[in-house]
Formats: sequence, C-alpha cells, structure tokens
Amino acid sequence: MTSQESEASRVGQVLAQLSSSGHRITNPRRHIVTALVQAGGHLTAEEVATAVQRRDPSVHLATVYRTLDALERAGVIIHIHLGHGRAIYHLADSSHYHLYCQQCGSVREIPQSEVDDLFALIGRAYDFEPSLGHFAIIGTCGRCIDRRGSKGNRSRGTSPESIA
Amino acid sequence: MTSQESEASRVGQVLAQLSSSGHRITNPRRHIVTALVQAGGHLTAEEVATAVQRRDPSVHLATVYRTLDALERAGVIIHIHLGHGRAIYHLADSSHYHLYCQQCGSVREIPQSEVDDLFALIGRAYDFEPSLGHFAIIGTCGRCIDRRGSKGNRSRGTSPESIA
DNA sequence: TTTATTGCAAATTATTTGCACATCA
DNA sequence: TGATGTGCAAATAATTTGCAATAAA
Repeated sequence: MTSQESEASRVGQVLAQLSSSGHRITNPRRHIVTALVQAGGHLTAEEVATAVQRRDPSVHLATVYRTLDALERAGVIIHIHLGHGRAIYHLADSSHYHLYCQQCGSVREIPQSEVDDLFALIGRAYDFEPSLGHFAIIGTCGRCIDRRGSKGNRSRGTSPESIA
Repeated sequence: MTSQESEASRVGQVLAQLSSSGHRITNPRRHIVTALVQAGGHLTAEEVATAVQRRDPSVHLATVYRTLDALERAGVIIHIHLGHGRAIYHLADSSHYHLYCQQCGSVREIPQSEVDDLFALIGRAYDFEPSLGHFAIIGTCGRCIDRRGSKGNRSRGTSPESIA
C-alpha cells in the first residue's frame, strides 16, 4: 500500500465516522479531513485553512472552525492548547501528551502512559484529577536550554525563573 | 499587629519595590496594589478593576492591565493562566503551583517543592524543562469528581465559568 | 424537498496600543 | 519641567455566531 493509498483510506475512514455520527459529507469537509490526515501531526485552525485553500480558495476559515468542531464531537480529532495562543488539532488515533517549548514553539509528543503515574501521585496527594490531555505541558526544550546556556549562561534549573 | 496594619505595610512594601524599580507611585497604582493585597489570593484583571473602581470609578481597565504589567516586571506579582480564558494575578511571595478545576472553576495552591521532583523526571526523560509556574494544572477537583460519581450526570449547577 | 452546511460580516473575549492630556519626581 | 502614567477609543488575535444562500440526503 503506497502512502497515498493509506492516506486516502484514512480520509475515508474519518469521513465515514463523521457521516455515521449524523453529519453530511461536503467538499470543504473532504478537504479539511485530507489536510489533517496529510499533515500527520498537529495543525492550527489557520494552518488547516491555508492547506485547504490551496485546493479550494473559497473555503472560509469559519467553516474550518465549524468542521473541526464537528470532527471533534464525532470523536475523530482532538484539540489541545499550547498555553497562551491558539489551539492545535490532530487525529485522535494516538493517546499522547504534548511538550510545548515556549522559546522555539516546537511541540513534542510523549506517550500518555509514561507520565500518568506521576500525575496520579498529584491526584492522590491533592484529591485532584489532572487532565493533561487537553493542555500542553509548557516549558523549554533541551535544544533551547542548551542555546540559552551557551549564550548568557543564565541561572536556570532549580531557580524559580519559571515566571515568563 | 492588626490585619489592617499588616495589609497597609504590605501595600507599602509593594509600592516601595515598584518605586525602586523606577516606576512612579500614582493613585490608581495605590488602589490596585491595595486590591491585590486585600484579596490575598488570585484575581483576574477584571476583578482587580472592579475592586479598584469601588474606591475610584475613574480608574480604567487599561490602566489596571498596564499596572499589573509594571508590577510583574518589578517582580512583586505573578500571573498564571487557567487554560482557555483569563489570567489570574497574585503577589509573588509564595512559590506555588495551581490546580484549576474545569468543572467548578476553583483554584487550589500546591507547594512547588512537592511536584518539582515529579516534573524533573519528565525533564530528564525527555530533555525538557517544564515550567509549571506559569500555567495552572488543569483537571477536576475531588469534590467535582464525587459529584460526578454520585449523580452520574453532567448537571453542574455551581460552575461559575464553564470552560470547555 | 427539507434540513444541514456554507460564506460572509459582525460579534466576542481578553488584552494591548496610539494618542493627547494629566501628573509625579 | 519633563518623562511617566492615564483615560479613552480603537486595534488585536482567536474564535464564534446570525443570517441568507446553497447543497447534501
């Protein structure tokens, strides 16, 4: 199976799910799902719109938002927040958390299982059930830490500098 | 020392810090700092403005934002994000993280030291330095978990800010 | 045909900014 | 006095919504 074939079938699957949850299949929706599948990763609504508009410039950003919403309610995609700004969307096929670097904007995935134990501890200690899925873990990635260290060599690490 | 006295001295301290970091002391700023000190906890910019305007209605919300910004750059206050919506501000005197319940909107503080070890593990494993200070840990507080468990439905009558 | 969906423009929310005037050091 | 700070209105940024026109089932 070539990558185009598997992409096409994935698009079909997603559209089928959308359809079976009571929604109609339209041209804008086909393009939006295709963009999501082809990206393979995380896209902002605006990035989805840009990709879609390369194929059909008439598709409006508002339609993208509405479709992303419909896809999410149908359970095929998920959106998460990277701190301040926009949300990013991805297919709901793998359960992972996100590490978002405030410096360089990179997003990395970490498998859910690896962190759940840690957060379960917080939950037990504070009678609180953290939901890390919906918000990224904000911080600084290793590359940016290195870059910072080689330059000004600023006090970081244990010091309470996390106020940005 | 009465509570009014200690409040007043705290206000004085904060204003002194603001002054010594090169800013001027004005009437709006006095009121804003007082509101922050009296609240003792976490306030949104709008809540600060409301409190301030009870004493001086002419103080504009934009001034509140600008002053909060100045106070933050002077190192006396900190703001953190509760997920989607607004930011909350508090005095920078205690280092703590925040547990934000999406259901009921409650915010609880947890001492920084207790969670740092856990997050250091993530950092080591993924070459990533999480900065939890600036964003709340989102989730569901124990009371809301219980409520959800016992009633088994989604009616959350007490939620002040129901954020998806 | 009938209801969902779309495009567009206008509204929202939280915050920021340009500007002319007021005020603190 | 002269840089800072203030009130106000208008600008952002990301997203949502009302509505009349269109298209899917």
